[in-house]
Parts: sequence; structure tokens; C-alpha cells
Amino acid sequence: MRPLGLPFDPIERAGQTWEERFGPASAMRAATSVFRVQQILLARFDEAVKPHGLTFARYEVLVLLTFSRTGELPLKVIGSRLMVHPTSVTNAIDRLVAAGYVRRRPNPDDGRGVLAGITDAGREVVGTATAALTALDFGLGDLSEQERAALFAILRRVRLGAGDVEGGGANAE
Amino acid sequence: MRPLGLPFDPIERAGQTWEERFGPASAMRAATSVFRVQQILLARFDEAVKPHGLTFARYEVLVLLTFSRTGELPLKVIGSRLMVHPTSVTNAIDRLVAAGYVRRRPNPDDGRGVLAGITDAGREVVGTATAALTALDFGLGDLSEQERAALFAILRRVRLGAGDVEGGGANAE
DNA sequence: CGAATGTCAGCGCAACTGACATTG
DNA sequence: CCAATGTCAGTTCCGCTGACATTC
Repeated sequence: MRPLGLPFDPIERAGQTWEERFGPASAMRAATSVFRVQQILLARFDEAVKPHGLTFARYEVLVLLTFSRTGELPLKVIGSRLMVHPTSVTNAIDRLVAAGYVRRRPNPDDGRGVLAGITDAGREVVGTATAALTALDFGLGDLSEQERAALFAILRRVRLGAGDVEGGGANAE
Repeated sequence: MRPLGLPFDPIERAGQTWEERFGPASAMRAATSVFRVQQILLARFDEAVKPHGLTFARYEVLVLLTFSRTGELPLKVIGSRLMVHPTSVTNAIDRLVAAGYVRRRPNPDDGRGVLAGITDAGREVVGTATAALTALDFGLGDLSEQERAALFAILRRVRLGAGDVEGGGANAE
């Protein structure tokens, strides 16, 4: 991560100009901040897992597999849990198979489907990569426990509003 | 945006499993939420500006140009304000020039540099695209004014910790 | 001279579309 | 027959690296 080291906060400044020109800027400031922080976190995460031959997206797939009782999941479940496109799942699994972290086999319960199962090497790399990410505090070491909880809660309202969870659109909780 | 409509919150569920396996999950939950919300917002924004022949990244460039007094900025300034790589700036400007929204000219004050200037067509498209995004509340219509401010403040701490602003690493404010 | 600015070629990644085969 | 699951080919987008020309 190259620190930018600007003499001012670019988002703050854009927000000020925005209010002079277009009006209220709170949503613009918050949304832009989400973009920038995602970029910061992704760079940190990828750097942490790259030594283990992973991208963060592929690491997420492996974690999901370790979370399942049998170590196997249908690709369609992986896609819906991680909220990624089917072709992205196929691609990620391809790479993980090539790396020896995942095995593919036909789903015995559904001839259309495919199961992805984590290998021993996969379990091992998840362990070391998870340790690296935990040491990083998932990039959020600058936040208190309260701030992390508040961040999660606020973003949850946006996610539910987008229909991530059934019936979450109107009044969640 | 396809709403997922899952019967449960996938991040919440991952957080629960995480705590059973690895320990405290507040950072993981918050970071994952940032990723998901960024994905939601980007999809909304791109959909809003696509009818005008823009991506959100290119829209941001145009907004920045309208914010400058002369409507022109050196590419290096664009890159540092928007926090994007120099080659990405070159690429974005290329596309905007092709669309007729931006003009390039050598910087008279610095023979190494290039100025990007917004055209009349560019100003017009910024206006209509901004109206579309404002109508969307920048994707954050589900949040109150207080929540937007809190979100910005919390994420700001992460950004400053990453060195976005000079001297922001230690104790900002 | 070294540093800065920008461009170019090329690579990796991830999302998407459309078409398709297979199966429920 | 229609729907669901994956795969494949091809596109776009963006980020990065390394090399390079030009200029400060």
C-alpha cells in the first residue's frame, strides 16, 4: 500500500465542493468512503494471502468449505453464500483445483450439480492464511470494538435494503 | 441487482461459525460487510450512469474536472485526488476523450504533464448523471443522516490509518 | 545527474453476457 | 416442456508491473 500522504482529505474536500454545487453531501461522502476503504482492505488482504498462493476471493471459498460439516459444498451454494457470479465460482474453483486445495466431483444427489471439496493442503493453507489475516485484525485494527459493531450494523441496513436477506427490505429485526 | 433473498444473513452466519472456530469475529464481519456494500453500491451507480455512456470511475473524473475553476486538471492531480493508479487515469481519460467529454492538451506550465479539460458535452452529462445519482441517494437512502455521518466518521479512521492524509496515522483530529 | 510525468504493452482478476449440455 | 446447474467463449473493467520518452 502506497500511503497517499495528501495534505488534506480528498473525500472531505470533495464533500465541501459538492455541498456548494449540488447540495447535501452526506450520502456521497459515506459512499465514497466505502469505496476507498474497500480498496484499502482488499489490498491488505491480498497482500496477506498472496504468499500462500491465494487471492482473497479464493481464500473466502476455502473458508466456506471448512465451515461445512463434510468439507464439500455444491458450487451453487458457494455462489449464493459469497454472493458472486456463477462463472466466477467456476473460475475460482478451477484455480483452487490447480493449486491442489480443492477437489471436484459430481454431486451424487443432483446429477446437474458439482461438489467442491477441500483437500488437506487446502485446510492447511486456510489455517496459515487465517492467522495472517487475524494478525492484521482484518485491516480494522484502528477501530474499537464498538466502532466495528456500529459499522456492521449500519452496513447491514444497506444490505438488507438491497434484498440480501429474504424479508429484510422493510423492517429488519 | 438481483436481490439474493437468502433465508438468513450470510455474513451473520459466517460470523457465528467464525467465532466457534477461530475466535472474535467483529473485524471479519465488519470488513466483509464493507466488501458487500461496496459491491451493491457500485452496481447501483454503474446502472445509473451507464445510460449516459459512463462508468462510475469515469463519472468521478468528470465531477472532479467540474470542481476545478478552469475545468482543467493535470492528470497527476486527478490520480492523487481519486486515489487511482496513473495508468488507470490515462485509460479513463482515453475513454472520456473518445466519448467527447474531455479534451487533452499539454500542460503549458510543465512540459512533462498533460491537462485534461471537460467539454460542454462533458458538463452536460455530469449534470444528468448527477441527477440520477442524487435521486438514488447515492445508494444510501436506507440510512438516516446520523448513520451516514457515523459511517463516514468510522471509515475515516480507517482511511487515515492507511496514510491517506499526511499526519493522519497517529491521532487524527 | 536523478526525479517526476505520462504512455504503452502486457498480465491478472473478477464481473458479465450468451450459448450450450445435462439433468430434475 | 420448463427450470436449474455448470461450463465455455468472449467482453469489459480496473489494477498493477516494467519499460520507455520527455522534461524538470
